[in-house]
Amino acid sequence: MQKGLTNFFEEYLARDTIFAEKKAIQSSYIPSIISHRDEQINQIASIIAPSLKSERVSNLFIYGKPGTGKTLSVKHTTSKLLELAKSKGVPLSTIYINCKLKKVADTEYRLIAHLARECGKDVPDTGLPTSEVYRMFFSSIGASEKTYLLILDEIDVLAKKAGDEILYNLTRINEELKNAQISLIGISNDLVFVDNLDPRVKSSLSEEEVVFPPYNAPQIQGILKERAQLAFKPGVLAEGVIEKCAAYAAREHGDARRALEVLRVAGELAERGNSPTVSISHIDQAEEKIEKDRISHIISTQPKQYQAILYSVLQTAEKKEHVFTGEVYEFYRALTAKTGLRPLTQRRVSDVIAEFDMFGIINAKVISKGRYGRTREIFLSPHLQTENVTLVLQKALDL
DNA sequence: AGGTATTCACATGAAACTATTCTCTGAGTTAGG
DNA sequence: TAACTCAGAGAATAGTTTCATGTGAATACCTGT
Repeated sequence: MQKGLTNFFEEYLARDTIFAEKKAIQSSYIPSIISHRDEQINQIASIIAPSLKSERVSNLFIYGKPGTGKTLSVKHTTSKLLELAKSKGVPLSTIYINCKLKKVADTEYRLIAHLARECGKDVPDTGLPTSEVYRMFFSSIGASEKTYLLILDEIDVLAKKAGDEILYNLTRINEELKNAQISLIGISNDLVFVDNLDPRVKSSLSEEEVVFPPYNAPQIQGILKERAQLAFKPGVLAEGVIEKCAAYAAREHGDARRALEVLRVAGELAERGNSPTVSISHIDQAEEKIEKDRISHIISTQPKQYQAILYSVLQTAEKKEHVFTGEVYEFYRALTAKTGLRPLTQRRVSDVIAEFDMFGIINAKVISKGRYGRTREIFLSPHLQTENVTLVLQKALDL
């Protein structure tokens, strides 16, 4: 057995890999040229260029669907700008913050605290009043005569969670500062996000706008080819693989990131299966694997209450194809009585079910049954392998 | 028959509450001078 | 007397509960024919 293991590892080492430069298709990879985004990059560049002369830069709002290269383009443009500023001695800083990251910048306090830390202040995670953190931030930034470009990625998440007051405060920061200047670059996946914004915030935040349209199939093919050329050894990709991958992404509203992920996973699958080439069937498998992994990851990391609720959904929906919230809740109450779990209210359970729907683990839609009320009609997702998940849940809930 | 009113069974929203984690402050305590 | 300790007051936050209000269409109930 152990001998076999050693052999396995040795073989693994000796094995010829199909990857040449694997990191070229990993999501963290930043390509040196960004295809099909010249127009947008030029727009961004011309908008932020005045910062090189220490002039005020208009606030910029960028939006487009996921995987359309927004973040990449902004990072690319600003890093070039920063390089130049450095060499010319222009006092310019960019601060990039992803507002979606939990525990980093998803509330007003944390966002400002993060900014203050970027400016060299030591701010605790909690305990201080928010106004105090603002003060610290101002005091550290206000001293120098510097221009800051503040890039807020996924700004819609922040606004949804913490309200648009923060954004209003941010747009007004300049009025409080004597020397320094701050300009905002907001990036959002949500296309209607701006419309639901407070008009005051809206007008000052989106002084300039840049739209990133989805990639079309040929463009995605182009991108995939470029990356694949770097990532894989020549001749590894079978005929039609790129096309298939691009077609998949086009279906997913032109999400290049997804396409690259599928290609990477397909490559990993091929390699693990000892196949010298990546074939079309690997793509299919990769798609499926990604979805499955996503679901099982979500399920296993959920808290107990969520698991209990999901278990209730599975159990009640098992034979019937669809169930209503009330039935799930009834089962759930019985379950909590049996397991000693503190039962949540129906209100809460309703929200949890809605969340599962968001995750795509189940399909729930609100229907009206006329005289018989209004409720959610819950279907199981076709991706969900009921038996497997049930087992996992049973174990987690020790039933 | 056609039209209006009810009604159900939750959905959805907002506010308030709970528990936890953390800072800051000032009173009390301690140890050394 | 300076340094230290420690409890209490305030904050931020996540996860809920409580209270209030909303809602879409199948039925019940009319109304005039």
